[in-house]
Amino acid sequence: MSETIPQSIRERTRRLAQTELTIVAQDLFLEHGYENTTVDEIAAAAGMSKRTFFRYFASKDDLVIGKYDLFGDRIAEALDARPADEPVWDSLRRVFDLTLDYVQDDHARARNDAMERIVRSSPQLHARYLEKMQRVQEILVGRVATRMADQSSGRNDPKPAAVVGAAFACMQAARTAWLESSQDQPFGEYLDDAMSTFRIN
Amino acid sequence: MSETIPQSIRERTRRLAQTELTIVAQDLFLEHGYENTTVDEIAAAAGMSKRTFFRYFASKDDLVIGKYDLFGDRIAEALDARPADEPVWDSLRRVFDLTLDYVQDDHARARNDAMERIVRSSPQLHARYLEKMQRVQEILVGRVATRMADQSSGRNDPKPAAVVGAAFACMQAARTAWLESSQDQPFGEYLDDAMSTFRIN
DNA sequence: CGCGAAGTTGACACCGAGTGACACTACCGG
DNA sequence: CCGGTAGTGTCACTCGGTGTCAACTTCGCG
Repeated sequence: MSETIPQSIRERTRRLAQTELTIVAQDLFLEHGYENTTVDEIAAAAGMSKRTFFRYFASKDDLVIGKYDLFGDRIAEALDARPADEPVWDSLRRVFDLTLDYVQDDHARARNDAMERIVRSSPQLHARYLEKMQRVQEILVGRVATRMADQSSGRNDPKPAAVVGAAFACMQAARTAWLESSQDQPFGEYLDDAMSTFRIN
Repeated sequence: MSETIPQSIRERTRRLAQTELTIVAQDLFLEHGYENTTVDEIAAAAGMSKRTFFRYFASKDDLVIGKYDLFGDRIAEALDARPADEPVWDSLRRVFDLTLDYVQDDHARARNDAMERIVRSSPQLHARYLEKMQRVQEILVGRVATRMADQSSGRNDPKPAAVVGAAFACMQAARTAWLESSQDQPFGEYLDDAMSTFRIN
């Protein structure tokens, strides 16, 4: 144990390098597009070699969508915090509020939106994004299943996964509609609009 | 115009080579896994060079999930064939019956299921699959929007995309549950189970 | 202070998925 | 027989990603 504090300098400089890379990469992506920007260029712009880039990010995709890894745990935690007697659909709606407060100041928000558009612009990237969201959903399915235990049909019931998947589909739809709008109305209203389409049996 | 019949020998031999490649590739995938099988190996097993392989399939992924390109058009056609006054949710449920009759004989069905498991086994491949499904959904959204025109809230309404997305989420959930089951119950029942969870507002 | 352990980095070689260019072959109609 | 056209293999190349190793920095400890 030669560590002074568990989360110390090493880890902090690492995060710093990662955010630095993310920033220069975002600029390059916005200028030339995701697929027309090579890892070599990103690394060079950040003053490091390609090899070192891959020591900070497992892949080029990861630089953009790696942050969604945290999303899974945060959303699971948020769901656990909801009252157990609340209808699942309402709980999920509340839990999605997390996608909002993640971005605070306008500058970061604009950057975030730009990144989100980049994700949607590249099929490759969008594919990985959808897969990550699928993983996030898997984390929630077990929890939702226990909440819906009153009406289950056998061991492997498709209902919990269907509910979680439908909720995420609503979030995606609302997100898309909001991004394509002039953003004068808050995202929450789009989400309410989408999710209120359904009533759970 | 030196063609005898528009869809003649050329096109048929092409299809033949594609199915041949698909078959040998499936065998290799089942034996070594998707990611541990190189395109060179597939091409060699089919008696051609890597370069020629890429003249038949745009990518390695395409060999496995390329068939879902047709799915979009077929499903759109099926939706158009449903009566206009039928509730959208019911129409979508009926339309998903297409996923069944696609496989007829047991041998082809077993092969198909194996492929589907391979898709789910590789994150890469699963990601592309999800993205293709997203594209399929996009095709349907417009149609569903016109059917739901009675209750729309503005120009870019998230509701149609939410409905289509939710329906696909139900299909995915049912598919997963069914694949993990002993398959003694028909897939249709799983699908009914999943989709009956929701009632449209 | 000096020494050794551990972490960081770049250089290099390598793999696999794709792509572009070019030459070769086969088949087809005139 | 000749010319066009499609299919194919080869080669060289790009780009994402990995393993290895040697050089360097940092840090703790005596």
